[in-house]
Amino acid sequence: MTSPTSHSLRAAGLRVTPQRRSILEVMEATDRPLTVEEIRARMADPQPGLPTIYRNLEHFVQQGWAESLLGHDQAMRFVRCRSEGHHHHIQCETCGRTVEVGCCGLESVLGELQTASGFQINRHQLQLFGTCGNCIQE
Amino acid sequence: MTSPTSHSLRAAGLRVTPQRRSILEVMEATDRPLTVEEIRARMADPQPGLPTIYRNLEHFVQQGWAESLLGHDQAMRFVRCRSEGHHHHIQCETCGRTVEVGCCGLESVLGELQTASGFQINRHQLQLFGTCGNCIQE
DNA sequence: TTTGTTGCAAAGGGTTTGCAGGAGA
DNA sequence: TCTCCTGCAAACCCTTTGCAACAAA
Repeated sequence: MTSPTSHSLRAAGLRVTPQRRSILEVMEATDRPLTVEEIRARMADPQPGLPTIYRNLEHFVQQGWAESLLGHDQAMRFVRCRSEGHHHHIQCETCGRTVEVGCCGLESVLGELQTASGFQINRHQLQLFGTCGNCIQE
Repeated sequence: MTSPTSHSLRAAGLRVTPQRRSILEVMEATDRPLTVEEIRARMADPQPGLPTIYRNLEHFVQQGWAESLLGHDQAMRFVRCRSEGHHHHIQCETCGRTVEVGCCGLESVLGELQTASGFQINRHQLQLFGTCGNCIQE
């Protein structure tokens, strides 16, 4: 997925403001989900208020440019979506780096679970936690 | 998993109080995850304060008798664990009924994802949403 | 009698809302 | 100019904490 630009903002009916560009840049520059506070901390002065960040993230999630994740500490974090369509996240418990992974093979498992439970499965949510390649080496 | 009784409370070093028994009974009587408020609403008068329920649920989760789930509305809900060991939940989006399902087949998917991502996967969390057998018929 | 539990009130923390002033288009 | 957006402050809501009174063992 291409990074949202001024053009995408306008195309989405959103005005181009320094705050918006800055939030998008911060999220673009990292592969780690960030809390709202963390996003603000990475923005240049003058940093916007938290409500501004919350309101914009809401827009970005709506546009499919970002996603909110609830980590194991149950804090809400936001990441840029780098691929289109359904995917999951695997997060390194050591360094926090997060990558997107596809759904490869999950469908057959869902089929089995569907049979076993008698439910028709409509949606699913999978969160993975582990150690990334870099952190394993250390 | 057998339902926690006065005996299990004592075995866990917890005193047997009417409040505890009542919370356990409420959770036992439903297969739908409940918020703390919902648990209280189902308790007979005099209903305990919310802090009491929160504190006891903490104990129950620690004992493996209950689990906390974050629904898609991101509200914290609690369910009785009816089986031991690792499992997932599938919740009916129509009636709220929730059943536990095993991990059947998921391991091989995790293996693939591990290879694809270069991560070593330590933990995972899978939430399933769908329609239960009863609701499909209607 | 001892110590864990409860109830109440208040604190806490993250998120949302309201509204006036400011800035894109 | 016309809206949309931001900043600030306050409101909100859920959850946790502190402490005195109470009750299980």
